[in-house]
Amino acid sequence: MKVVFVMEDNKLTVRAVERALDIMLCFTESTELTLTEIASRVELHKSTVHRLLASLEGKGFIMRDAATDKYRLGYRLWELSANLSQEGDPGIILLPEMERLRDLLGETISLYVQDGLERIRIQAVQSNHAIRRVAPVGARMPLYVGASSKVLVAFAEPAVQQQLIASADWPTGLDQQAFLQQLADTKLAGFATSVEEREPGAAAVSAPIIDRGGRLVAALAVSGPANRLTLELMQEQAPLIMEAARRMGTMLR
Amino acid sequence: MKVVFVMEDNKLTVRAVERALDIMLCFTESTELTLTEIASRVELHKSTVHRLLASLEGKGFIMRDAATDKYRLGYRLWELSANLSQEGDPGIILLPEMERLRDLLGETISLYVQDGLERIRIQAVQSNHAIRRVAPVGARMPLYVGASSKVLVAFAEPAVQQQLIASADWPTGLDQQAFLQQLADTKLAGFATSVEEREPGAAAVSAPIIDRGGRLVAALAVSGPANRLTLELMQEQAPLIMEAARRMGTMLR
DNA sequence: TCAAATAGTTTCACTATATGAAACCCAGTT
DNA sequence: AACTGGGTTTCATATAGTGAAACTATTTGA
Repeated sequence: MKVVFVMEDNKLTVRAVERALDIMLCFTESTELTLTEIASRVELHKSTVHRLLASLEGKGFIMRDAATDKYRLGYRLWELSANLSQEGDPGIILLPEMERLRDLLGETISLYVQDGLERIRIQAVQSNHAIRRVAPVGARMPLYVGASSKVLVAFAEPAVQQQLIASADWPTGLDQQAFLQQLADTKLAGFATSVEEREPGAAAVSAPIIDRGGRLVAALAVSGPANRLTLELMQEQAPLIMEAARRMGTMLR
Repeated sequence: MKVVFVMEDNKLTVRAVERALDIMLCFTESTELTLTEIASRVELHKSTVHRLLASLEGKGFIMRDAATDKYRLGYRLWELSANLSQEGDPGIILLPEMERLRDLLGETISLYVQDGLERIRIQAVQSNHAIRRVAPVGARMPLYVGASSKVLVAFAEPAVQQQLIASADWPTGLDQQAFLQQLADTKLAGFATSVEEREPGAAAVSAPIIDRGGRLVAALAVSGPANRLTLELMQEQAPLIMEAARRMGTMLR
């Protein structure tokens, strides 16, 4: 028997450029960094980073703060991103990010928006598991069950929220009380979970996507079979999902 | 006599990175480009561009349109430019003040910074008039015409100012003299005006925004059609604008 | 006030690595 | 079939990027 390891590094790519881009990506977490900070983050020698930064600075992608002399992102990004924002459709823009999250968690990722007294699934990337939830993009679901519903109502503008709560036709009086309590919990925690609320055997975690203007745009949801997505696991993953949702929010207008 | 040309471009910089960035900058003019289009714009071989694009694409700075397969800017730029405009960024901090000034004067208010031999419009609030100037945020303009250019050069640090004046390629010798005179006037008056300098039918007043450390941060500009913004009116409004700029300066850093 | 540490910059020898020519693939056209 | 016009891969070559180390400049701190 013969075992062959194939070190599949089929990179048709330019190392120096990738390094430079990694440097830029440092600024997704911090707005201001010193050369040595950057060097340690990207794990490169000071002098290398210095040269790369000089190139980035020369083209205006990085600038140095006049006062602190630290490095920060340059004006060229305004120029580019101004040109970039043609289609402002979150369903398109956020797709790559959703795919990344799917690859990370392995479960189906969906995007819901509130429309009237319903929520609409405007985008989804499917889990690769054999057993997975399947719901079509465009599907409409009620606004008083499910993790993403809670998020959509809990983080809605106050006026909208009032209306939603007032005009929903609740199945029974009891459910309403429970739902209101869950709204408060959701707002506090920053995310919501649901286990077999709408569909038997299904569970979901959801977090709000808030744009730069502070407006709720959509609810990001991770959903899967309840035996895989236990309440415990969902709570463990919640920070990760909230962070992903936050980052998605920054990508929107 | 001996004449020696020293082609002193002592660049401590990485060529591959600069080329990659040049590729990105192609997308300030077009939103979608093919590989060969890019190759001809940056004057490099297809294969070289292909490799650079692969690197950019791998890091999400460039993506390919699902339908046309053409190259376009990637979602990473949203992420970055979002982080760019956090606190500390005059474009965000001063926005409310700019809106107030707009409401007061009724004209378009812009914020310009100097970058190399250009000025960049980093923020703007539009006039509500039907007839108004429209220029996108991120637009780059030359540094030797327009009210805000004069302000940016006149109030630049001496060393920077020297360089700017030295390295500008002046259209004619005459213009330079006039410009230098205007710089002196600007410095003295504390503001600058322009009437149909860059665009026919457009006029502007501009005053420097100086932070608490005494550094020039940006030029605040009020612009509109020349028949509404007469020279007389602009001079009348100048003290108001200078005061607004002064107050904005105190808000920074 | 003078060490000592820290941050940034430049130099330099070495070879890893980016480069362009050319070949190649794949769809559409003519 | 030959041809055009996109994209991709291979490959020999020397260019150009690399990290160590030396060198400043600035800050800390004793």
